[in-house]
This record gives sequence, C-alpha cells and structure tokens, in this order.
Amino acid sequence: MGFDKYNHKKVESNIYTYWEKNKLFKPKKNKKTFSIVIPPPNVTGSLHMGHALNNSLQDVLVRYYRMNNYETLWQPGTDHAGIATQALVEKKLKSKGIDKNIIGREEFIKNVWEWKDEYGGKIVNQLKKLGCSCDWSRSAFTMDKNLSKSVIKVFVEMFNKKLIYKSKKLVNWDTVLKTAISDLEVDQKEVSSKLYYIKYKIDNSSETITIATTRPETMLGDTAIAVNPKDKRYFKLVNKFAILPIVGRKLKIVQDDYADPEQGSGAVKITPAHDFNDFEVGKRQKLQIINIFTEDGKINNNAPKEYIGLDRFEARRKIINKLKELEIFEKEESIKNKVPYGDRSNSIIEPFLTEQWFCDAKKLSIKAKKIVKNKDTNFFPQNWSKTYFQWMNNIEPWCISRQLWWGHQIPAWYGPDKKIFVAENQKKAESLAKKFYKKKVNLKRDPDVLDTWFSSGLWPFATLGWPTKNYFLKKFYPTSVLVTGFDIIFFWVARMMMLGMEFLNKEPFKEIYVHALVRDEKGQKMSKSKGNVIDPLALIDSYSADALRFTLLSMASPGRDVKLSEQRVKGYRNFLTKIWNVNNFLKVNKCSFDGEIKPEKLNLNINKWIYVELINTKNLTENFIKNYRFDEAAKTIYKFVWNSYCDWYLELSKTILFSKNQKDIKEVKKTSGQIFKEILILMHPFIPFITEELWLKNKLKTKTTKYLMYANWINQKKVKIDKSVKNVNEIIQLISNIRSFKNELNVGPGSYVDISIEKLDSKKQMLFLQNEIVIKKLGRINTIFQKDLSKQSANLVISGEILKLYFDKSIDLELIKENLSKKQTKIQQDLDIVSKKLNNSSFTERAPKHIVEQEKNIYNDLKINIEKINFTLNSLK
RNA sequence: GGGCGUGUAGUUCAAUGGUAGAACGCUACGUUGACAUCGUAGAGGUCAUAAGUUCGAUUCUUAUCACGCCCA
Repeated sequence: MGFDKYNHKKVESNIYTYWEKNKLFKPKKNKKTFSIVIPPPNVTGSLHMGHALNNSLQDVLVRYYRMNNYETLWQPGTDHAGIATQALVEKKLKSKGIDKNIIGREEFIKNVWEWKDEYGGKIVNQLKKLGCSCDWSRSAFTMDKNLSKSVIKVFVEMFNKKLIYKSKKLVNWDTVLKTAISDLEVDQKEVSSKLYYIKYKIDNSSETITIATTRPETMLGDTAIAVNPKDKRYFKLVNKFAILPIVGRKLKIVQDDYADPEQGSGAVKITPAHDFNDFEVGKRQKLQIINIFTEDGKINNNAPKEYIGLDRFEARRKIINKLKELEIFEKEESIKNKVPYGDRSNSIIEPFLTEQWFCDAKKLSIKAKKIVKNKDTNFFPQNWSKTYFQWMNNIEPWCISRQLWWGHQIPAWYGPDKKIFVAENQKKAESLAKKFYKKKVNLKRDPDVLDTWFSSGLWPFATLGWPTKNYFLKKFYPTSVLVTGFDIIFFWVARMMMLGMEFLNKEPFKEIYVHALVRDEKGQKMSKSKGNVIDPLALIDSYSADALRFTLLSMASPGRDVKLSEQRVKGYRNFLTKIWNVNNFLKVNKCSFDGEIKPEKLNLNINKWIYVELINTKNLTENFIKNYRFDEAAKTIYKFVWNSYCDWYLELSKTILFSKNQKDIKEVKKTSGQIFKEILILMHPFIPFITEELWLKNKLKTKTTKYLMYANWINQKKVKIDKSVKNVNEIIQLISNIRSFKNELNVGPGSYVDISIEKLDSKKQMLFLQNEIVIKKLGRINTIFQKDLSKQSANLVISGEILKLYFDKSIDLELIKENLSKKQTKIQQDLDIVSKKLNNSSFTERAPKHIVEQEKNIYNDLKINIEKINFTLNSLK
C-alpha cells in the first residue's frame, strides 16, 4: 500500500499557523508557574546556529512545563542594537545619497523606525520556523514606550543614588563609529607589530635616551619619559629633561614602577591622553595631558602643522621617515603584541579622553554576587559561577553612554553653566533647574544615548511591565530559568542580575542554564570570513525544523562545544521518517488510538513489556529535562522509540496481529496505538511539528484536552517489574543470539532453520514452547524440536546451555570450530581476570560484599559457559 | 601572567571506583505483509602519558604533554 511521504515543508508551516490561530502559546492560568525570558536577538540579526540551539533548548523546557499544568510564559522580544542598527540604516541612506547629518537626528530616527517596522520582524519569523512557542502577543522591543519608561526611571533613580555619574576618563573610542564603547566590546587581538627604538636628546647635553614604542605617532602627545626606579642605567638621567623630537617639547624623565627594565630599552615614553597605563602614570606624576587625535582618529591641532589632519597610520609612516631623516631612529624589531579592536567596527580602538556617563558596577555587584553565593540563583553547569565571580570581583566602572542617535537618549539636561539636571522628562528637569537657578533658564539635553545592554539589563522585569505592578510581574518574576550562551554572561546576565537586585531586590532567575557555542564539524567557530557558517534555515529547509532541533538537543552536553555536522541532522531526519512510517503501519493494521492505557488490564507479555519501557523512558526523560541533560533525554527517547518500540515491540506484535486470536489482536491494536499516542506526547517538546501533525491527523485527544500542547505526560511513578516483562527480555535475548549465531556461520539472516531444545533446561524449554510463534517468526525457525535429530547440527551456547540448529545446506564445520575457539579464548581471558580477583584475599576481605558476590556470579556463569563450549568443541573433534 | 575547560572506537560525543556505551561512518547479508530516509548482524578502544591513593583507577590526586576558551 502506498502512503504519502512526510513533507515537512508543508506540514511545519501549517502546524505553526494552527498553534497561533488557537492561541496555544498564551499562558493558561494555573497554580504552578514556569517562565523564561528570551535572550532578545538583535533586531538587525538573522537566525544563526547559536540562536537555533539557544531557542530549541528554551522551547523544550517551555513546552514540557506547559504540557504539565504549569502556567507557562515564554516572553519574547528583540533588542534595538544601537550601533548595529544605526550603522545599517546609515549605510542604507548613504546608498540613496542621503547624509544623516543633513536630514538631522529626528528624521534619521524616523528612518530607523521605518526600517524596523519593515525588516525588524525577520528574526522573529525565523524563530517561528524553528517552532518556538513564545507568547508573541507580548513581544517586546527595547525601544518600546514601556521599556523606555523603565530605562528612564532606572537612570534617574540610579543617578539620584549616585550609582550613575558623569566623568572625564580615558575610554575605548571607536574612531569609525565615533563613539565610546565598553571594555567588553573590545577584542584584544594578537598581531605582528614593529617595536621602534627612538633616540630622544637630553636637554643641554650631547647624551640621548632611547625609548621603544609600537605607536610612534603618539609621541606627538608625549609629556614625560619614565624609567624604573631600580634601573641603574638611568639613575644619572632622572629628573633631567629630554627634548621631544619633531615637536621640541621638554619631557621630564621620571621614575615610575610602570617602566619595565626588561622591556625594550627600559625607558618608556609617556602619553597620558592615549594609553591607559600612561594615563595612570600621568596621574601619579601629575603630568600634562595632551590629546593629539580627533574623534575620527586623525591628528588634531595640538600637533605640528605638517601632521594636522593626517590619519593616525599615515602619521606613523611620516613620523618614522622624519625620525630616520633626523638620524634618531635607532632600529625596529618585529614583535607580537595585543591590539584592541572594536567588536562592531573591527577597527583599532583608541584610548581617548572624553566625558562619559558611568555606572558604579562595583556597588551593584555586591547583591548580585550574594544571590549566587546563597544559591538563590544557580548556574548549570555549576562551574560557570566561577567565571561569574571572577568577573564580578574585578568589575570596572561601566561606560554606559554612546555617541549615537539610535537608542535611549540620556535624560540629562545641562544648564548654561553645564550644571546637570537629571529627570524623567524635560518638564521635570526644567523645574529642577528653576529651583536651582531661581529663575527660568534654557536647558540643553545630553545628545548621547545609553548602551543597548543597559536596556537589555532590565529585560526580565521591564518586559513583564515593571515599574507597573501587574499580574505578569507578580506571577512570573523571578523567572524560572535563563537559557544563554556563556559568551554573554558578563555582557548581559551579570547586568540583569545587578539591576534586578537593585530595583526589585529579587533575583531575576532561579537558574541559569549555560549552553555551549555551536561550532562547525571541525570545531572551529563559525564565521562569515572563514566561510564555514552552516545556515540553520538551510538545514530546516532540507531536513525540517524538527530534525535540526533534535540534532542540536542531542548534542547539547554540558561544558562542551556543539560540533555540528550535516550528517547528524540527516540521521535525525530519518528518525522522523521512521515515526511517520510507524503511523502508516498502525493505520494499515487498523490499530486504535482510543482511550488510555490501563496497565493492570493488560494480558499479553509484550504489551506489559512495552508499557514498562514507556514508563521508564518517560521517567528518565523527565529527570533529564529537569537536570538540563537534553542530550541524554534525546538519546533516551530515540532509543525507546526506534529500538524498543519499532524494532522489537512492533515486530513482536506482528505475530499476534497476523494470528487468529481475536482477543489478543484487539489488545495489541489498542496498546500499540495508545503507546504511540504516549510517544507523541513524550516527543512533542523535542519535535513539535511532526508530533502535532500526527496528533491532528489521527484526531487524538486525552481525557482533559484535545490539544497535544496541553496533553499531560502520563503519571505513573513506579512500575512493578513482573515476570512477563522479564520473559520478553529473555525472548529478545534469545532471538538475538540465534540471529548472531547464524551470521557467524555465514548463514543468511533470511534463511530458515530447525532447532532442537532438548539440551536446554526445562524452564528454557517452556519459554520456547510458550513463545513458539514469536521465536519462529523473528528467529526464522521452521520447527522447534524437543528431541535431538540425528543429523549434523551447529551448537549455540546460550548462557551455558546448548541449542542445536539444523541447516538444510551443509555447514562449514571448521568455521564453527573457529568461532567456538574464538569465544573460548575470550571467555577464558575474562575468567582469568575474575578468578585472579577472587583469589586475591585482600579483594575478598576489603571489597564490599555485593561486589564480591557479583564477581562470584560472573565467575560461575563464565565457568559454565566455557565448560559447555569445551564440551561442544570436543564433540566436534 | 591568572582562570576555566578538553584529550575515550574512523568521526562526533556519553557513561562509570568493579568485564567501556551510543550515533554517524564502515563491512557482510537482505527487497520478509509501515519504513532502503529500511532491516539483521559484524568489525573497530593500552579510555593522552607518568607517578600516587586504593583490594581494584578510564573514573580520584599530582605532574607532564597537546588543544581550546576567557581575563590581564
């Protein structure tokens, strides 16, 4: 009979529409709650493997708890990605010949919103393709009115508590994007550089002092030379002055521990405006700070005329040439050093002296550390708490202002004398100013915006409606678990915890499940430049979202990178096909899906057996989900469905389906269908589409619901292992043995043989006779004889007893002997190991009793086995 | 320099103080009344190296080697 093949493309989109139409993702009122906030993807982003893994994991959890009577919220949304979005829209406008500076801020932001409305939903649609069951009706965006309100409130309150302040400091400056960025947004990359040695003349002397630098262009801003206080070489020069070449400025030679006698010449030029270390030296030594760069990385007016306006790298070349010309260029060395790059612009970051807004992260970190210490929030795997503490313990002030237009504009206004008024809106700022100046003055708003991570730091409570006290906030905060990659523990997780504690005084999540990064099959990080990016959407297209999900989940072992290969996805696609075909099989055989399984009413061994297997699988899976072992959960399900249910149960059941016993047939038809229904429920969190399709196709329902998404997992904690279950396991063993034996003898698995069970003990004989039909069918046996036939046989040893097999064609005796002696040596080896143990008195005295007992049993079994083999071998001689 | 992690079958990964497992790949056979996107069976491992603890170590400890990541 022909059946339709599983067409995932058609099915998956239909099913998703069905879920949405029936509003199944909305929380359903209940006592127990479960909530997750999505790590908001970048609104400019499109789905990559990291998202696919991250969201598959969340969806499994959400679906599992939703199915089991938890009021479940998966809060979705996107973040406004200040720099990325602004850059993107800027570029787009530029291609149309529009300059953002000409159209102005307001018009530009209008353009960004237009872009967002048109393209910002892309990633959301891609998440839907993956099957994510977020409550999209609550979808949030960090620039939304509600969230903006929260952001402003937080800023104002923190300013008033002095947790936010403005300060002039060296910051990491991106000369391409022309904004400050936080130290987290800087990548230190190792590159090949040159170390240049330059001779500076000593004032009023013919002597020189040699300094070494990788950045000669910054010499234009030098204000001192430092040597180590212990460095004897330079004692005589301390407190003298050197003349800065090209510029002519006098530089004091100071002693400072920062100068490393081992590095370069031991003397180091100090440029406080352009190096973090030099800045500190400058503060200690009270040096002048001379900035020589413009905000786009060109030489400014503080330099000699011929360098003004040059790009920093051009200036470097020109200066080196000039130094050579002046014959004060000593030498250059090739070295490897770390150079800071901006993670967005990939340009070299410049330490730059500006006024910025900072957040006192140190103060905020105190409570955030406590909740992890007190185990109010737990990391999984637990080890990530170390990373968390390490960073928290060394936390630096967080630069939160960005020189951008797209973002939350800082609610700070300046009076004519630069006095700062921070307030929730201009009106309030004006009234503050009026109070201060005792008259009305004109205020100017700070043009800068806040770091995007500042608003995403409020995500777990702002998306739930804070500061308004509402149902959702009360019901779902703290959230149950945060699922995230380790790469944003500092960026995001830590900040949510700091801000959550500061404003709600309650941890934002009970648990933090940290998953790995997805790499390519060779273990390399996927990147566009390497060209090894595997597009999740392409995989969904070829193999289905279910297959991709199952692959990612089965590989999500704790503390490991996920190395993804297409082969795996293909393998799990086959799994889906298998499930699809099972349904066809059940249909062909008119199996019924009605009713619930009543285990106590089951009569047939195989039905009891598969039920026990189901319950075990279900219990294991639940445990694995609760411990975030999605890999083990996926493996357990896979094994049960394919091996236990398909390979054994359905095969065993055929003997009954094709028999004439109507009562048995009825029970098998019912059980096979009911178990399949439970399988759909069990698998639904992992592979939601195909399970839903089959559920709908068969018009399934449970006692309490017609929706698979709300179908409870059966609740049956303990299962009594009764004799019939053991019995089936024994039969399976037996059939496997017979099959293997045939194979060893080079007899095709399809060919039929006769057997004699005369040499088996009576219990085994009974087993054979009671299950004659099954054993004959699956073992491919014509007749089971209770007497020996007087013809040539091959003897199979099963747990020490002999089963004789008779073949039509003649059997290669040598082959049998060879196989038997192979087995013999193997068993003998095992036997030697065990008997050595048992003869060791310290083992029998010190090892736990049950272990000794176990070893004795093993010994006995092996002994019997080997004796029988010896017997058989001898009889063949 | 500080921290974290990883070395187990051809590959990707599990598990475990008491005879090492899976998936994929490979090999042989097979079109048996759902499924060749399939079935049956098989081969394949000094558990990185060394020392220690232990009756017993792949598992615990230490050192070494290799690789990866984070921070400075």
